[in-house]
Order: sequence, then structure tokens, then C-alpha cells
Amino acid sequence: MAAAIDVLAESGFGAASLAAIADHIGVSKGVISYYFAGKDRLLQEVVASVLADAAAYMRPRVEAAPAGRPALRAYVSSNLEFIDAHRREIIALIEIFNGASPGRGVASPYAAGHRSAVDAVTRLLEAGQQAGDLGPFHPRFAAVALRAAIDAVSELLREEPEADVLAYGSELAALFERGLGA
Amino acid sequence: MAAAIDVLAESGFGAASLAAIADHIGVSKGVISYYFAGKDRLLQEVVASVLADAAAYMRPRVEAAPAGRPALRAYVSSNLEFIDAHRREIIALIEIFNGASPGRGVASPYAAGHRSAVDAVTRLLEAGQQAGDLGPFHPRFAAVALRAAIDAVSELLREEPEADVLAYGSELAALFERGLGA
DNA sequence: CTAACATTTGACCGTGCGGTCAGAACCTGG
DNA sequence: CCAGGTTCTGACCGCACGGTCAAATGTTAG
Repeated sequence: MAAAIDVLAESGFGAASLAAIADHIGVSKGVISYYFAGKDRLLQEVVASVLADAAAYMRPRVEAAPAGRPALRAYVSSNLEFIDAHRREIIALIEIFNGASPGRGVASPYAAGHRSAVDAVTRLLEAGQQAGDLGPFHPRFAAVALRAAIDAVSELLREEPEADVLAYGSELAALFERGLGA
Repeated sequence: MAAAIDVLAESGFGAASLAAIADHIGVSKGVISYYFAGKDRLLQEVVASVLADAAAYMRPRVEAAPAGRPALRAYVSSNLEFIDAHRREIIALIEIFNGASPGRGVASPYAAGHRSAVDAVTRLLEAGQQAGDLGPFHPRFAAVALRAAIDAVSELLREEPEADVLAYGSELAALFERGLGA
């Protein structure tokens, strides 16, 4: 899984063949088949693992904040802190999300994690609206926009690997706090 | 090119092989090679064509608006109006952008169009700041976030093909106007 | 009608993919 | 010093890809 993350982050989804991943740690690709039922399972486990780590870091920080703008800021800030500390993993994750293109109406097997992230943001925003601290915008639309803006760090990092992820997070937090506040 | 757009929009980047595109209009794939130097050239021409159409629609509307929030709103609104009227083309475009994953630091040959779009937004925001109508945020970061939020319509449309694109545009315009205003 | 040109076909490359598997190599407890 | 299980290799599938090309088939001007 570490090798898969490395190859995905360094060379992109298209170059992340079983052979490339195996070469990266100097084993034959048969080893991957020995430990994983297939390439799909390997990628699913990578997605699940990174998502679990991110959730473990973010959840307590978000839940400790009051509903509304503080929770929103905690979400954005803690998400980008995690990204800053796990750049390779995050780039790999987004490579998988973007690279495994599904058919019309058919979700990619990896997209479940992404959709559940959008759902979590939607609930966070709805809670803020009920608390009266956020305005009457369309929660799902705003959640889609926010997640897309967060995930755009991968684009930032691709063009400029030393980009200031935390500064980007500050801008995002301020932008959405002002834009969505009551 | 129309067949390429159809297949990209309906079946995704991964399924858009020369054979699939040729089948879609009932010709052999040799025809594509006869008219295009290669798959890359075909996709580049699709990108250039859609981007040119979008620019032709948006430019007069954006330039007619005063710098700052009106120009920002004109940009977001006209962009999503165009998207609403050209859903297939836009989904195809974003499939190309997301699907053709480049290597570390190496831009995909199709990414030039996307980067220039970010640049255009950056300039638009800087002009608004100079006019005193937009706040002192990081223009490129905000531009990346805005373009990512706009491009997320493809995700919206994939899960819900009848999504209200114009309503999404209204939310986005309001969000960024408030979030970026002075 | 014919000659010249434009277009299209379908069989055919070479390549790299995900995946398989018999057997070699490597542990490790008795 | 084995015997048994675990791990690993490297050759090997079948397949789909992008791309090529001689030959067949339109098309059109003189």
C-alpha cells in the first residue's frame, strides 16, 4: 500500500500499474496478487486507510467546535492540516478519485468515500443552519463546492510541490466562513 | 469530435478508446487516424473547441461588468449558463482534464487550457482588488478554489443528471461575492 | 466512361495491462 | 537436519489499446 501511494503520488493514476508498484519496492508483481485480491482491492484499501486516518485526525477537532462557523473553520483547518502532513497520501487519494472514471450514472467503486465526505460536510452545514449561525444557502451545493475547493490542493501541489497548504486552508476557511455565515 | 464528446460524456475518459468513438458513429477507427494525427490531437482539438465556445459566450458578458463583484458574478453566472446549455461538452472537457493524469511536475498536454482559465480568474480577482471592491485575499488561491467549485458541476451532473446547474451557479456566485467582497 | 483523387475498411502490428501459476527460495518448529 | 508452510519469482495467459496500411470503395472533373 505504501508503494502504491508513492507511485500514485509521484507518477499519477495512469502510471500506477501493478508492475510499476511492484518495481518501486523491488518485488515481482505476483506479490501484490498474493496479498490483495486484485488491483481494485488494493486501491480500495488505500482509500479506506487514508480516509480513516483523516477522519481520526479531524473528527475530534470538528466535534469540539460549536455548530456553525467554528465547526466549519475546524473542518477546513483540520482537513488542510492533515493534508499538509500527508501530502503524498492525499495526492494518491485524489489520483484514485479522479483517475478511475466511472460510466454515466455508474459510480466508481472508489467514489463512495468521496460521496460520504460530501455528505458529512452537508450535515455539518445543515447543523450550522439550524443553530442559526449559517445562512439559508443550499447545503449540498455548498458542500460540493467546499469539498471541490479543498480537493483542489492536489492541483496546487502538482504545479508547485512546495505550495503553502496551510495558507491555502486559511484563505478557504475565511472565504467560506464569510460566504456562508448568517 | 462530436462522437468523442458523446463517448467521453456518457462513458468517461477510460472508456473513450478510438474504437469506442468510431463505433459510436458507425465507422472504423481508421477514419479517426485519417483526420487526426492521433488520439492526443483529437482530444486537444475537443478541448480547444469547447474552451473557445465558452470564452466566446463569457467574454462579452464579463467585460461588460464593472471590475469587482459584478465582474465576478458575471463570470460565475455566464460560465454556468454556458455549462447548462452544453452539458455534454463540459462533462467531456472535465473528463479529459481529470482523466489524463500527468506525472509529478509534468503537466498533461491538455492542462494548458485549465491553467489559463485559472490565470484568467486570477486576473479578474486582482482587478477587483485594485478597484477596491474585493478584499485582500490571495488571488491565485481564491481563483483555484473558484475554478474547482465551478468544475465540480461535473460531479453533480454525474450523480444527478438533471441537477439544476443554474441554481448551483447562483449559490456559487453569492458565496464568492460575499466571501471575497471588501 | 474513365482517370485521378478522396475516403473508408478490416486485418494486422507491437505494447502494456491485470492476473495466474508451477516451482524455487526462504523461514521455522521439532 | 529436515518437513511443512509461507513467501516470492518469472514466465506466461488473454485482452484491449493506439496506430498502420494495402486494398476496396466512393466521388467527381474532363
